[in-house]
Amino acid sequence: MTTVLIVDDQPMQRFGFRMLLESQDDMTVAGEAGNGSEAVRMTAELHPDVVLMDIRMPGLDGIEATRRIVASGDRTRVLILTTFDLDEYAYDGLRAGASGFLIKDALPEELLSGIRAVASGDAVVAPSLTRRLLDAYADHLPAAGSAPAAPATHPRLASLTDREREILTVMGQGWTNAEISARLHLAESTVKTHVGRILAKTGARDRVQAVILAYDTKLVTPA
Amino acid sequence: MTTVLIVDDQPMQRFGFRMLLESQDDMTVAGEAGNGSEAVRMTAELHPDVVLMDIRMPGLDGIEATRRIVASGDRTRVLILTTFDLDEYAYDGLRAGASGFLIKDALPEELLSGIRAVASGDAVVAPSLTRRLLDAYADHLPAAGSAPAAPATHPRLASLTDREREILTVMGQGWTNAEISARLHLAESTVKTHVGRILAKTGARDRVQAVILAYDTKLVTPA
DNA sequence: GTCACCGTCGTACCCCGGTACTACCCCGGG
DNA sequence: CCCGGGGTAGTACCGGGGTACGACGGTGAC
Repeated sequence: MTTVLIVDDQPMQRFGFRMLLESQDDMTVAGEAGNGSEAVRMTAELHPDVVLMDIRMPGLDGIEATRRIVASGDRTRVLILTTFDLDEYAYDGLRAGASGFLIKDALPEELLSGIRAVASGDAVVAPSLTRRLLDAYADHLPAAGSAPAAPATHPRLASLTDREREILTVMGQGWTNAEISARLHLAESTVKTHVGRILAKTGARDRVQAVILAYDTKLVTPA
Repeated sequence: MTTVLIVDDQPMQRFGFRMLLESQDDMTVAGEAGNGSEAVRMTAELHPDVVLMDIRMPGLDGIEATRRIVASGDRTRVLILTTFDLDEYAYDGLRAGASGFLIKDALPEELLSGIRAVASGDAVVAPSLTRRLLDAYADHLPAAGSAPAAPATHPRLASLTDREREILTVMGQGWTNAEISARLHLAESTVKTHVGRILAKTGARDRVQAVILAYDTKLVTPA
């Protein structure tokens, strides 16, 4: 019997996971936590086999909670659930010692098989994340492959660093500085620094013109 | 027996709702849809009493789907679920003819009582949204009838006047309020008034999102 | 070793953008 | 005739955006 601790700040989300897990005869829900601190405490008490960990939560977030759980030496495995597949948190989570990542819009069956895999000591990564993870860690590998495909960007964006291009992309999604900082795990001051450099390099006067430029250069494309 | 159509792009979220609803003996799930288009089509087929509508979905979003369902004349009620208590979504949804709004992190019991209220013809709004909605709608509240479907442009821009569309177009050129006022021979205060109404009508949070919308709806096109 | 670049974070400051009102004019329709 | 919608304009306020600094760790080039 695999025992699972559900960690998510949304009660309905927890409810869904609970119903799914309880419907399986080889799994049982050890408990539910609504934030990272609760998750750490309950893991120490209950010693579940698997912690189903949401990332974005008020207070202690899922990454830090994962780090503490892993550091505790407990043999509990942490399976992280990300909402978006572009979530930068995934990388942080790997470093934090998580045993896997799945996207929240995965099919229930995929989630179940992921939990079973993690419980048995394997690691799982959502297919849509695998590519990105491989890319991000490519340089830490033996590197026998070909050089990464050049970004091939528009001239006006040529002087931007990768990070700046990334920031510009999310600016093109309409995110505020505060949202960018939250979702990319940055201080707002850092975001402002990036945005400022983007404006300086591209000649855009403000973020509106920067976003327009992003569309015109097809860095982002209309929905 | 209240029949419910569940609309959400996340299978797990749908699963949770389904389990919750099926556990009630006065409710049954008529079906599930993963995006707005499916929702519209399935509503026309199944005529559920209530559509549980997520907002953020790939393709046709929940607001537009709501608008079409309401416009169809079907007596189906739409209950919108927002992930964040960002009132711009709620605002937009109200215009679209939704019968209620709840935040996704509501307790399951609150969700159930909300569905029952909507099914019986009442309207529900999450407490955290009520205040803002009342403020925003204080003077235009009596509108209970369905507004005539305005044609011509993209649905999300349909309610804009010609002048507002014009302003939005030049916003899409990256002009500041001051520039718009100068080149259109207007007072800056007038420009602000127009911009404010554009944001309110389209549900955009700021001019950046408005410009993105202008691109997405092809009101303006990349250079 | 040194240096340049990148990414990160902070503080302080100013201004534009956005909101919340109120108000007036013009026009077409009931 | 009055009423409503659209367009115009104003004031007051505040928060986020943008600027201008300075600072520090890591990394790759020379």
